[in-house]
Amino acid sequence: MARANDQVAALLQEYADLLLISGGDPFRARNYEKAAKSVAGYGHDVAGLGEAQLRRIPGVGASIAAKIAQFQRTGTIAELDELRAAIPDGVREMTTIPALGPKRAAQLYHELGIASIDELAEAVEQGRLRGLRGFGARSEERLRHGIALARSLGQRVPIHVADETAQRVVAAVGQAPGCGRCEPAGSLRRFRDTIGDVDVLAAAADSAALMDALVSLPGVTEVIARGDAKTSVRIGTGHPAQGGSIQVDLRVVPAECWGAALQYFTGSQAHNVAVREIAVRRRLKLSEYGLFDAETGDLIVSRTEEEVYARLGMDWVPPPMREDSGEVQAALRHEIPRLVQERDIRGDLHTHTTLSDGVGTLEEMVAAGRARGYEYLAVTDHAPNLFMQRMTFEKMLEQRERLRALERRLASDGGRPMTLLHGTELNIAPDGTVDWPADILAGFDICVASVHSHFDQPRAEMTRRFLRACENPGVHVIGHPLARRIGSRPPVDVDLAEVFRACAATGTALEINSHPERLDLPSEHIRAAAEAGVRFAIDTDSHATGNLAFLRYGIGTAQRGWLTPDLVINTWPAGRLREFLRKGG
DNA sequence: GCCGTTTTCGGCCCGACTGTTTTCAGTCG
Repeated sequence: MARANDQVAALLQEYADLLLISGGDPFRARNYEKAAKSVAGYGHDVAGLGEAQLRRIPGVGASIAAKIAQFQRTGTIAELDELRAAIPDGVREMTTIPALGPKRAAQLYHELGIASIDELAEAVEQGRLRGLRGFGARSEERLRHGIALARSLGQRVPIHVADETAQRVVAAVGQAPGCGRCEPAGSLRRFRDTIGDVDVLAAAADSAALMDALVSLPGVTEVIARGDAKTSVRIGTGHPAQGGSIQVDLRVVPAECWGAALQYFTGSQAHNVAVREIAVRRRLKLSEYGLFDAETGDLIVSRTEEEVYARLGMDWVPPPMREDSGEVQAALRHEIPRLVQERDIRGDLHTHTTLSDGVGTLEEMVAAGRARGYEYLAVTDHAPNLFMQRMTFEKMLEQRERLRALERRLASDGGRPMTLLHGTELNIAPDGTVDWPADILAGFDICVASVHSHFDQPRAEMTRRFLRACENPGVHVIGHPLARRIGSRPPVDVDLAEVFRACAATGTALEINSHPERLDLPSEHIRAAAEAGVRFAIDTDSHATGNLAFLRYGIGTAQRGWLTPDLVINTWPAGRLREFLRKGG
């Protein structure tokens, strides 16, 4: 079952969509949309919150709070049901077709009775759209194409897939004649866990060569729009299983606009709206071309993001925080926290070797960690109860000896010494117990414990399972806490507030797993966990030497959760870390 | 429907691109 916040957010979004299709006030609809996003990203579970508490959520006022409360009491919202009765769900589904929005979907429904994507496809083939006001031959072709696209894919892709595509685009466009800077922006720069389309910003006086470089890139299957300032294409990702293709938007601006354009193109849209409203209140106007005096039109600043924010009286806002979830107010009060950075990390506390399911040997993984400049590295191969790994007590002990010997060699080979921690990744059984008894666990430097099976336990059982693992003095870190696989496995259903309390009380850290298909604990829960007093480990769960570089995605996720370095145990020196790992014992 | 270092009422971000348009509406981000 989806968490209550997601259910409520989906209903509010649906209400906003139906308002627009029914021709309602667009500002009202925008508010419901904003409230939906706000609820989805809210760190606390809305289930059981009263109306007064609900109204503390940004964008939720008396009316929306009452609707959420009504949903909690009755499982439905009367006004939403009325709109549902007036507009078939298929009409709303039609608006997922690119270039078909609420107005034209409503027109198709009212004038031709078309109420689903299938009916629309049929009508297009029968030529029934011809003669309809506003629909010409090109519209018909776009719809035909858009329907195929909506049916086949249109999915968001994991961040590393989008990242690879962005790097290809940046490499090609950056080499085009006349190109100055060229960088990814959009949700990629904000480190969202999935990416809908890739946004790339470039600086040049003349954009033609840059646009040419994009449209002629290998893998481009379609040019969606082409102009002097902006070009959009669809391009293959090289990952057929993960969406197959993705839209790329290239925006080209004069170099002197770089800061304003980067601010605009990074988003999020909600953040931009909030920042631009601040500009309006100060008799200014903010666009991708700069910050202007609203009266005279005179340019004030545009060269750097820092200047733009500063002129609005704000701290510069790190891109991962730009979701209109309180960062605008924090920036106005000059209270933007110093977020954890990749360079703060002193070591990885969750890695695998060929002893279990890794593809790098112990020596290779340690060498790769040393090459990254780590002060310490934990090797945490799987424990026996994940049976396919064929781990045994003897193999584990033998690895420990090899690891200690390797650590001694590192201390004497003239290179940087590195502390090696012998660990394991335990399996949290359905009853909350783990693979080994206390005396064996005590022999490890660090134990990560994770859920690897029985993902669909009922919430109460799942919560007890986590609490028992936290209370185990031999367990130091809960690995990939929600056990989700982005795009394939939903998060487990667990009372996170209870888990956060238990982690804080027992000195058990929660992992922020950096693998791009996990990113777990997800960013939307991190702030609430931090407020509850939880400590974190930002790890990669590396199964190969190259995976250690996934750390940047975990860092981005932590930054989305406003995390500061003092709450992250693997930013600490080895001595302080060892103190934490004693877990009060 | 929400919200307030000019407002408790009257606003609500801003611009690019497309298609079907004789001047603009719709869609998108």
